[in-house]
Amino acid sequence: MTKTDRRIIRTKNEIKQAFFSLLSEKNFEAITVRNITERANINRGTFYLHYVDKYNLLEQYENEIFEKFNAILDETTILVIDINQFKQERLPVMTQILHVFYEEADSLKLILGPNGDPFYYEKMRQFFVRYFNAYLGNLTDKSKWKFPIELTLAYNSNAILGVITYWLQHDIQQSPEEVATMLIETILKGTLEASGMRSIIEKESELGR
Amino acid sequence: MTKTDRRIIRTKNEIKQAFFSLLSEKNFEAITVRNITERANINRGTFYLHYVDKYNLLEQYENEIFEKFNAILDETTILVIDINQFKQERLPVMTQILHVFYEEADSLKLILGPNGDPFYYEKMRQFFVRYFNAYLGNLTDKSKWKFPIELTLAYNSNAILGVITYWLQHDIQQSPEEVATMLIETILKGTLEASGMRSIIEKESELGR
DNA sequence: AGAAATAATCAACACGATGTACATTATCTG
DNA sequence: CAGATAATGTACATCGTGTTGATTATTTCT
Repeated sequence: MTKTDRRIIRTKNEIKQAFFSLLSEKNFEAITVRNITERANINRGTFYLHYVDKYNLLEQYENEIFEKFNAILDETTILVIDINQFKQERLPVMTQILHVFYEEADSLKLILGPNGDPFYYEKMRQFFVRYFNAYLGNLTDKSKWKFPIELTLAYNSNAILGVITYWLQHDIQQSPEEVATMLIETILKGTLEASGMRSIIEKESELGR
Repeated sequence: MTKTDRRIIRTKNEIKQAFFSLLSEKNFEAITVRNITERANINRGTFYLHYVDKYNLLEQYENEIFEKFNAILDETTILVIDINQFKQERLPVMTQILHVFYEEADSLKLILGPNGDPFYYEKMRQFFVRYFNAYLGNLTDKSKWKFPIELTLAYNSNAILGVITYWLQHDIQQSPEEVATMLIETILKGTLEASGMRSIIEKESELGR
């Protein structure tokens, strides 16, 4: 209804193009409204017809994307009550999440990168804390943990988001499914066992002495 | 020799104080040279007598601190050739590293936080990649890994730095030794086993059916 | 203690970005 | 085609930057 005018659609597209093109070259804070409008070939005043400032511009894209992630968790019922179901229950959700990252790769690799928005990184990290915490709550009594649960959540959420960000930014040739598998396996078993190295290393150690 | 003049020392101290005080309140990019000099009660021109701009100011502190970390790895000889030595060899180094973080907590919690410098976060992450990679190289043939080694490095470096940043920022009541232990154990065994939950969960699962 | 060195201050400047306003032109919708 | 509205162009006050040159204050060294 309200957003049918073609001029608006065109202008907003030009701005988006110009903005992400600039974000791939320099820091968000170093980008000026002037920069954006010059590259988009529109009048500077026009920018302010659509956005309050450059922060508002970024925010709109961020929220748009974040909705997609929340939708996944909202739809997901937590069924895990057994450690053996852990993987089969969790892998599909992680795969779904990875697919959204893949779809939005062009924007997300920039927003989550060092030239992007650190607060969005933190927001996404909290998303994984939520994802992780929900399962753990069903599995066991948190008070029995050897280490503070907060640190474990920080450990895993940063690991997951770190891998995903790296994957996006370096165009690693792995499908969303493969990355999801790697993450779930490593969370569950730890780096050495998940990668299949533990047994190999142990064999080498035995031979060595 | 060159830096004995008391006026310089005093001025630089005032600037440092004011700067980190501001960094605890708002984003680095939002901080202006004006802000800093007003809070430090010095003339704005004086700032430019000592620093090129605010980036140069931050850079000086960053390099100062980073030297300390590099010194640790440079002094460390890698002796690990056996998986069983893994923990006893690595824990002391990690503990040393954690102590530096602890000493510089006031600055680092801000620089590594969302209001700080994302590039420094990345630089510190690379430091942990170096730390991690060095050991792995001695342990095994990387080509046999089930997942791309890059992703494993991203996983672990982000996990480690994420936990440390969280620890600093939330004033968690754990000593450097305790955090170092948590990190090494989790890297080695994975979250569930390291926290002592695997056996408990498995017992619960058996009872449940 | 006094002279020379130099750090800090003050005022001024050009430059560039911001956000707003208003009159005008161009384009779209029904 | 006519009315609505998006986009343009121009102007303006405000603020931060980085630099300059003259002046004052403090420190160092003999």
